[in-house]
Amino acid sequence: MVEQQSNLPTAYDPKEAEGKWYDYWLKGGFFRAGDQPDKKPFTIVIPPPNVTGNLHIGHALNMTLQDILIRSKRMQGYDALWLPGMDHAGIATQARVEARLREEGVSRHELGREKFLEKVWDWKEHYAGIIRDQWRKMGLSLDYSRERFTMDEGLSRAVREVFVRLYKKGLIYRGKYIINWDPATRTALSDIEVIHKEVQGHLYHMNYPLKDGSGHIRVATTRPETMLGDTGVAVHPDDERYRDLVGKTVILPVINREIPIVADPHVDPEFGSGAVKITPAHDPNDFEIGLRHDLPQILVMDETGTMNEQAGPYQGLDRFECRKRIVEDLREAGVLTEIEEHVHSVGHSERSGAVVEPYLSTQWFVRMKPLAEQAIRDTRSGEGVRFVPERFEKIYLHWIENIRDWCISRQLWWGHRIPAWYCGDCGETIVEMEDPTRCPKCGSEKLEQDEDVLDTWFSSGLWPFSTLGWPADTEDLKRYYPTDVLVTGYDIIYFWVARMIFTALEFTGEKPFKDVLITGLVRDAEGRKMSKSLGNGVDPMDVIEKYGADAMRFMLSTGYTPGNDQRFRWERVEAARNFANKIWNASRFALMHLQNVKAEDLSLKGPLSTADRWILHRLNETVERVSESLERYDLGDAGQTLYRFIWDELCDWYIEFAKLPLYGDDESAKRSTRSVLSHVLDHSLRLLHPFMPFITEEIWQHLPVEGDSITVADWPRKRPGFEAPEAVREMEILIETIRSVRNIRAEMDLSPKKQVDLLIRAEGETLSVFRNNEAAIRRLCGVGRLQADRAVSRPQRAMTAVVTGAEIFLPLEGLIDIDQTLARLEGEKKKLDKEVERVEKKLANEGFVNKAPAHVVEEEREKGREYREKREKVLQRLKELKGE
RNA sequence: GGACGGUUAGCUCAGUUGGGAGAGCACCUGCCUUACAAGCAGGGGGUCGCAGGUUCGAGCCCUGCACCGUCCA
Repeated sequence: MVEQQSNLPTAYDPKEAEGKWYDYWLKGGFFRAGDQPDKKPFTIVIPPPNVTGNLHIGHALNMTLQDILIRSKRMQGYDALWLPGMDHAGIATQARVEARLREEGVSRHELGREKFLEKVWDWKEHYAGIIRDQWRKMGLSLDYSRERFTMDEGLSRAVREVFVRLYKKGLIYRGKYIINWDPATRTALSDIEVIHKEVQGHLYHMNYPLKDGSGHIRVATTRPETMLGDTGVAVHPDDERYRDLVGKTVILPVINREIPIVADPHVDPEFGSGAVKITPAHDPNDFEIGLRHDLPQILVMDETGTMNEQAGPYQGLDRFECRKRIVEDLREAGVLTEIEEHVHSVGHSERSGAVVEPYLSTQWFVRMKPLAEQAIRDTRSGEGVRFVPERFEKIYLHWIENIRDWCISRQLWWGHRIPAWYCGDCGETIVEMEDPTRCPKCGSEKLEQDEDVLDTWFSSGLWPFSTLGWPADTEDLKRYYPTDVLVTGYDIIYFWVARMIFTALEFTGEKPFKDVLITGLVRDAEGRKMSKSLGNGVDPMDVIEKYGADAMRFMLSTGYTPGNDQRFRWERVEAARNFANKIWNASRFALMHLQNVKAEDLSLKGPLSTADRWILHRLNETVERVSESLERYDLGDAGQTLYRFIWDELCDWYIEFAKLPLYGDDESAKRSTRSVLSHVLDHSLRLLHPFMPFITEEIWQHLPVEGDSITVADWPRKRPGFEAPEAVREMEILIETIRSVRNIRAEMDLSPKKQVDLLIRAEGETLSVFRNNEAAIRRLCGVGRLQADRAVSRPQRAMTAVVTGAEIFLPLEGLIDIDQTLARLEGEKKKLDKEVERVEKKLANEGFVNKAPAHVVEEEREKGREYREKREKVLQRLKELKGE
């Protein structure tokens, strides 16, 4: 036997392989869609990451899943387009750049709008480069020729088009309402950008004196500082207690404002005293009540959360400082009578974390109800976007059924500037596709554009079609829209998914995607959310650096169940790295035996061994299962199926069986084994490629196969010719036998080097299985002499075991341990007794026999036969051993 | 308060129309066997949260409860 030295190193080096293939793929244009118009398109648009900074492990999960889907579709013959891009992320990016400027001692206001935006663009370019580099390191098959940015010219045109059309349709309006104000970033927020947290606070009870001196009325509040803006007190119209007070006047303490007591059905008589103070400029409910009763609206804070001139003596104080002071003062004055512990929900800014202030302000809004109607109808009739897993559809539906208007203006500079102009002379508002130069109403040229920008999600909401060229009727839009699947986290179903669906239905008349695959969070090993403040985040680049991109991808995707959170554990990355190494070494073995072998030297036509037919059959089943799992987005199952097939079956059994012919002299057997090995490895690599693109390409390039790259190799198909259920049964017998012998050897503490003899008693077809695989059995359990026959006589002193259809004996003269053997057989007997009992009980049950499907009953009968037969043999052995 | 998810081996998690409980890691034993010690071979380990119900049969379906978590108000 000539020992061939492989030129591949013994351990897989991800850095080596991952360094070279990405450029090769890009140069080859394998990721560019649209080259073959006859193919069916399959499209995914990336959820655009924010250009605020680096990608985190959640991005890595999300991107890996998309890459697996798109790569498998590409191999399956689709014209696969995965369109990359990034989001300008208004608040987040602006905040980051402002923070940087602060370090330099400059504010954005000192810099001015134009200069500041230049800085942000610089920042964007910088981080876009970093993100692209991270995509490359992860091996993502993105079509960079179609990369987009939410503030591109094309996408900005789409934003303008949508704004103008919605405005003309009356679905966008400007008005003065209570909005959520973030005093830290000094901008309005939409409802969903506010996170409600339960906070231990206080309920302050105050007595407001009646003007006529006849007493007072008691009100309660959690925000006493807002009393400075009170313009009324409200009670429920049916509340007996206050019937006589309605219409009277109260003197607001501290500032001595005279305010009326009004009756409004919105007041909850059960809460507190049943009388509530009304602050129309600082509370959404009070705002509504205020409108109904024509109460003045008085803002008592400025946009930083500092008390303003309306706050009288408290002017200039921060809102929380003001609260402390006012509580003290009111207590001294005897107005504040009681402070109660009170847990209540307080809104915080999703971005800055600051306590959000309900704030009266003029903003732009989208009327959502009319936009949501079609989406609601679609979902109810089953025509809507399909959520995977389904349960998220309910969450989505509940939200769109209860949707409220969307505040879209932001007091920022970074973003799409609102395309509205105001006439300085007549006050006309102008919203048109082209920038106006004069007022269409009065002809004035004193026009000023709105200072504000749009909520970032306004532009992201157009992403699936704006990236493909909309509103222009482009070839890409026609070909790739609607897209096939969106992969995103459950945390942005409202923010993003729902809005994309609305706008798509409104402007393209179609769903933007057929399916939405929902991912969970990647948590830390303890199950905590990863966060900057905890410092428990995992940088995907660190993972790649330590274990390679393939290992990270495999770990993330096989640990994945749609919609569920998963924990990041380094041990799992290590396991994935070990798997890569396993494949690497199996391939080294294969390549050793395929040196100087060309594709035409291989053939699966020749006579095949049991192991050959078995592994081809199992490959068939693996192809089927992996394909099906991918089809239903069960990527975790697909990955695990491959793991088990490659490691347990290909490596542990097939390769071990294959060594015999490969190291032997039979040229024909060698050739067929090589062919099978090459075929199975080739096709395993193809199935695995979407998960582990780098290592599979690296190995595939060494195999005697046709094609430029595994990225565009054909996806394996199930082949009827490979079906060999009889080979599966044969292998089961062989494996069981080999395991039994190994088990005896291990129990007897036999050195692996020590060769023993093996006798097998079997008959009929089972006997032929042993006869046909004698050499393999000998090799795999360290057997010297093997005798398989119908009439094997039991040696005097032997270890014995019973397998399906056969009895095996290991004559171990001098080594035999009767007690151990007895114990083993007794154990075996116990197990079989239990099984037999279970089966018989089942079969004795008339209900089962009559009602269970026939094949289930038959299977059960067959099991019973096998167990009884086996038990018979075990009992026989026991009798013989005891009889000695 | 409403809705949803989770509870399966020591740990982290799979378990696809209900039909003999699985994986990885960890653990124990023996091996540097000519692809791989990032490995090989063998082994131990679970009242499937609790209580009922449906069914011939329940980890899986139904009801209730407990604990953990998420979303919404």
